[in-house]
Amino acid sequence: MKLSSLNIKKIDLSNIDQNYAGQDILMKIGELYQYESGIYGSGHLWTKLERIVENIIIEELDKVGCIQVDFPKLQPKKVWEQSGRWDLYTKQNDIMFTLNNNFGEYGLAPTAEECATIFAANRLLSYKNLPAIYYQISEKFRKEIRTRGYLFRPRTFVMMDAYSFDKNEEDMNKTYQLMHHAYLNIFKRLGISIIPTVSDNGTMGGKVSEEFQAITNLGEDTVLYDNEKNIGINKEVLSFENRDEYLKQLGINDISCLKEYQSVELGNNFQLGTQYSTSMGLFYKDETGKEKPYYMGCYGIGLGRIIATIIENNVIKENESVKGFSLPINIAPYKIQIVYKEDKKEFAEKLYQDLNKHGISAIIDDRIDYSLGSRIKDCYVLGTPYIAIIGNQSDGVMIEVEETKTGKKFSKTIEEIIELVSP
RNA sequence: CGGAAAGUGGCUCAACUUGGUAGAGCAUCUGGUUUGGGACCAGAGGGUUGCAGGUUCAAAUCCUGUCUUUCCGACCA
Repeated sequence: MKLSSLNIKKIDLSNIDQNYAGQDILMKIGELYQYESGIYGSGHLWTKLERIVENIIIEELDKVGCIQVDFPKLQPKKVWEQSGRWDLYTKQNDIMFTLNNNFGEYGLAPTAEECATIFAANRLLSYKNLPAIYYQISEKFRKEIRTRGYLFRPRTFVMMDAYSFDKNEEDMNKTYQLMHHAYLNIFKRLGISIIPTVSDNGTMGGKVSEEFQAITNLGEDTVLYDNEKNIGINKEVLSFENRDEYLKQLGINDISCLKEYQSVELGNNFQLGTQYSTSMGLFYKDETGKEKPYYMGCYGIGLGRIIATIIENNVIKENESVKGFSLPINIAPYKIQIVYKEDKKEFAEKLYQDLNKHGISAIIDDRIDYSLGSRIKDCYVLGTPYIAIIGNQSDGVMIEVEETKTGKKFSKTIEEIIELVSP
């Protein structure tokens, strides 16, 4: 990509939001735009990141046999009435945006259990069709009472939501475990330290659920983690009435060996049981031709939160002041940014072409009237992991490469650069 | 929804206490000198001070209302 086409704004890093520096940088350079509280437009970098994160999620879910589909964002009222949740979502909890016009009444999808169950029941007619897991990656809409932290808690956001259908509780449990491990693989590939925790309604109604909490110093939640036993709990569990019994169930006898972490919830999985199947009157036929309810699970991952977490966890500072951020090489939309002095333009363009030929996405800073120094500074606000600096010292063979995360510099040939940034 | 703070050119802020022609830095545009860690000189454009009402000869400034944004809390498949 030619940097001139991105039209980023020049910014002053001395006034950056210290709590959410990475996202504030993107706002200030124009790569994120807030229309109103909780409603954002994303620029090129964010959108590219979304596709990359999305692909990792798709690959890992496909590996365990999930099927990607797409459910409507504009959901008819009757669909929600079929499960009896219309009033719950529009009155008691008032979380769903609604539309009412001469076509009828609708809700903007905050989630999709109803649509998924209807979709599934139309084709999973027999026990022979089970199990099945359908997932989608799409925008969700929620009337968050209080938005927070830019893309950490907005009112519209992109989420992966999956819905599983099984014959019985035992199979549902297996599917749940399958998804648990798929999630761990996803977060591992994203380079995010994750703690699976049992969440608050794990004790209620016989339901099982877990949260996937990412360790970050700007989280909304506090988790307690037992390193040895590899068990995590949300700190809110400690305020439960039945906490002792609850902790005992998990095998936690001594709270003092739990370490406390600030975290943000990136994923949330639930065993739903037969709740939706029964309430909506949608069944499959078993071996004897009898109608049986589906045992369901639902699984969510917030993509915006993942991206925000990666960006904020990779903010780089110099002498306590924010310098920018540096994305992990396997996540970065652009692996290396080429900056050059005007009289070395030819060599810089050759490097850019060579990288392109090898399928390596690079940025070339082709803007005119920028000093080499200011061009280098802009690499940090775009999160590019490496900078290729072609200046006075350039001899046309060796290229000075800087790792933005550490500031370390190397001298490399084009071939070595290709190897360095290749996955 | 309870509590708190803030709204002044694109951005960060000043002027408000004590009412009297709305300023600076950055950014943008033009010309010139620059170009290895966010350069310099000269010039230019850009604001009905969130909105509405009130007090006053006169309101960014005082009063009332309202809207918006942010933060804390509550809430959160």
